[in-house]
Amino acid sequence: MDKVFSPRDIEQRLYAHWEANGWFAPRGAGAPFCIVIPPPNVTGTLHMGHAFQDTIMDALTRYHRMRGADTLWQPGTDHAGIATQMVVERQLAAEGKRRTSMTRDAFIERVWEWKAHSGGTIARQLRRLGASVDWSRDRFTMDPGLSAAVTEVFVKLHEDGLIYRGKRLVNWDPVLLTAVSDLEVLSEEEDGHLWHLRYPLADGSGHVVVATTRPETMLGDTAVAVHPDDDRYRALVGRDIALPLTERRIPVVADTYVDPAFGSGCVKITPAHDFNDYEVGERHGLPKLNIFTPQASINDDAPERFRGLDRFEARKRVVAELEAAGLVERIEAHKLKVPRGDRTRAVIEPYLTDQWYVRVAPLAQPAIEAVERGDIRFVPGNWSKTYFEWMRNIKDWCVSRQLWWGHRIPAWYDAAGRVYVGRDEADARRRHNLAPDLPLTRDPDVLDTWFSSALWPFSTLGWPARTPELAKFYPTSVLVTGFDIIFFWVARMVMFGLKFMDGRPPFRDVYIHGLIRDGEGQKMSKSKGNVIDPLDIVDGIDLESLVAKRTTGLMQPHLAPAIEKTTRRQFPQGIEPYGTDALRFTFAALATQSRDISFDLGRVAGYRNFCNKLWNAARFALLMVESTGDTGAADASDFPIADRWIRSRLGRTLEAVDAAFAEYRFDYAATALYEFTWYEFCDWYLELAKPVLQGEAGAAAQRTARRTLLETLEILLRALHPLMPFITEEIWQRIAPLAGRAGATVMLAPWPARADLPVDEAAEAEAAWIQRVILVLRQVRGEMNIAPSRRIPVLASHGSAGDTERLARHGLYLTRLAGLERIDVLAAGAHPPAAATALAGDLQLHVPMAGLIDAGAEIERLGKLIAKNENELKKARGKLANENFVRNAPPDVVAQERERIAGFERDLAQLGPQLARVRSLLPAP
RNA sequence: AGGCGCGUAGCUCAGUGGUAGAGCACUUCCUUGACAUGGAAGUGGUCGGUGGUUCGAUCCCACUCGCGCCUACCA
Repeated sequence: MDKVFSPRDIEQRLYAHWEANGWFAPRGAGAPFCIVIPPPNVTGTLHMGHAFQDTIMDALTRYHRMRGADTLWQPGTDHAGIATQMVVERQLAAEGKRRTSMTRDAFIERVWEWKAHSGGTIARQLRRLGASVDWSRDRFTMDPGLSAAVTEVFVKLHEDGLIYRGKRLVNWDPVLLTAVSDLEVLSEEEDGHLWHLRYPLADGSGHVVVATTRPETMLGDTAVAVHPDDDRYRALVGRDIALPLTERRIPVVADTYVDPAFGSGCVKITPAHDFNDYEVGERHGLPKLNIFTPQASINDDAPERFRGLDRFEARKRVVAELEAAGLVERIEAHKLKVPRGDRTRAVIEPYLTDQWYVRVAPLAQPAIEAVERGDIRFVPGNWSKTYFEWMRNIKDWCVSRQLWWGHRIPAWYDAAGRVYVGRDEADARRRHNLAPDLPLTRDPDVLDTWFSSALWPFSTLGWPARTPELAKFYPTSVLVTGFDIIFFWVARMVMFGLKFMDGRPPFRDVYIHGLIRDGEGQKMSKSKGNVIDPLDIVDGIDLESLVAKRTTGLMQPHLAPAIEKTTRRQFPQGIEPYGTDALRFTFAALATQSRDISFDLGRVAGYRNFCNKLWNAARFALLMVESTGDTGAADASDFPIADRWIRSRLGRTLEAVDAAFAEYRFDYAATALYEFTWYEFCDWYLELAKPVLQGEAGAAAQRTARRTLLETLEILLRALHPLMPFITEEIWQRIAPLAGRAGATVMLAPWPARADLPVDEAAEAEAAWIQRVILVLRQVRGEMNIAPSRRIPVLASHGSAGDTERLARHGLYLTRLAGLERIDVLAAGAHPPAAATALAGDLQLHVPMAGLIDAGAEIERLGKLIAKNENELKKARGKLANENFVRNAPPDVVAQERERIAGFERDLAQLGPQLARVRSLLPAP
């Protein structure tokens, strides 16, 4: 083995080997365990959030697979209607072409070409992360099977009256020329103006003042509203306004929607261009006058001179004309929330169109109950509140999109505009008894991508066909996802799952993980220029490439210099290659229940070092075995103390890891494994085992030590495998045969059984004594700055019979690990020489000062120790002096406090005289 | 406006009604035959503030300050 672990050499080779052997597929036996991957956008690339999520899913999958479950991690991608169409349209634009100048079929052909060309990126990246998904079952939302599922669901929902078509206000993206859902609109506060306009009464008896942030919409006003109880305007209700710039008269209506305290108390009502005004209009039977084209310029229903103007041009023109007419009372600066499309950033218009809607209230009720009943469990549990909050205020879901790329709505219209829904045109004719020659045209719209995503847990398993996979793996075991798509996706999957799978939810647990942010807590985004490609952490990247990556393809190119500067400051050396295992272990360690996770490259470096530590522990084990060539079995009935101890500790570690996986605490699992590996296995066990392995305790003990070394390392590798698949496999291939474990791969080896490694209290107590003695001696060495290579003599005194016996028994360990020249027991009654003294209970360990220790330093050290003990003693005594404490606290807490006091008193009784002795060595001042 | 969350070591974060923890950073010593991506020792925190409950509060409760997210929004 190389001296340093280099992931680059092994990862891709091992993954290819696993995949070629078909080891990711379900094995057909055992309890089913299934996760469906949240389908990433087929044209996208893997970001840190994906990598985090995939690490968690892979850890769960590998863990349950090793535990013998019949395990399926179902992969796939979604077609991302809007995003993909935009990408391809941009490509066309670069060629000087437009979508609208080609046929729909030709365009869709282009999209498929693009998918074939770049759709594999995500899959390649997933492989690099070690994701053990069953590639043979890879699915895409536009596959024929999944498309059939979409049609089936649409038709059934329509049959049940849960899908309807209606003319409503929708969020309209005037760039994409499609409706988008509420969830795809981001409202952010921006600087704008509030225009206060004078609207004259039709009879010339005065005017009212209305305020607006969008003056151009006044062309579509069909009323002015006041509050019914507002005395100022009561007399105006029912009278007419002469709407400026138009020839129209509009009524004054009374509606409680108006807040009399805001502004003038008069509100212009534009039912076709404002959601609130729409409601007011419905209540008062007002006409809905649409004044915009789909591109949001003024249409032919507005006065002629405004027609064709873009909405923002029209705004200027309207304001100018009103000002000229003296109808602008004032203009004030105003902050307002501007709705923008999450893809285009274009200002979204409420726009009156025909759309398809899912009536969600009847679907939401069972979905709420499923979580209330506990059929579905959110982890952490608090997220159920977010889910309930949204579910209980849910609105109908606009599912039609005016795009070409996506699942086309299975609805046909006759010449009169009557609509017929069916699985295909023939089915539609059959269902509605239409003549074969009746001309029908298909609805041009497609469905929201989330509509197909909502079917994912059962469509990927073969629904509507009743496949064996569906029978076995539905409901799936756990959904792993981020809180940002609880509304978009989780809620909708629950609704559709319950509806179409006989009331059975799509998953048992929903594990919600945090959002990966950069090292400074900022959300990672291309426009901020702070994204990190997870594979750049795996493979490393030089500074120039990183800068180039972050500054090309920006939506706002003017940000490039700032991004470059920050990048150069934060990564002056670029990013080192850390390997997949280190990255994965970092994700696991960061997977706390926190909502935000700041990603710190320093952590990755730390876990890269951890990989190297493990690598070198294995290297040591192999060296030990190779040097003697003897791997034969030893007598397990007589394990020496270090062996018994490490087995016991490993058993406790497995217990902690099992508990951690059961509650989705990957941070606990990572910490338990890290601490065991480094602090117990490497720091203590290997060091204790060294002299034995090197033959200093005889051949039998050597054989036994070798056996424990190989066995515990082999078990540890299995326990680490779900989090660090590559390094564990690479080492396991070499260690397992020596440890007597057969098998082609660690990924199919059984998960280590906790019961094989029972707790050994006696061994742990014995080891604790050894560690304590070594530790206090090292403290003396450390604080006295004694070079590690310097062997020191030690004299022991005041020890119990047990101490003396242990000193004799463990002399080898103590000598090696504390760097001793010799350790002798001082004869009873004899006085130790001038020495620095370490305490281990009653046992005193004297390090003669001659030539080694500076009396002043020892005085300082003792002084600190005494002060610390006195401080704790004082606190503990204070507690016990309080009779309420003694009376009310649990007896074991009181007893523990008494023990602590005894310990402090004992140490102080020893330290005080020792300090006096050392002081007496110094010349009098 | 409503909902949720956060504030613990210089930084990033765990945590518990009973002696405050980790990684990184920092200080000192050490290239000893697994590993300098290493070893040994060490420094560092009135757990945001105030009050309450309790024998005891970093933890539970109330209020408060600061920060963040989500949802709905007044023209």
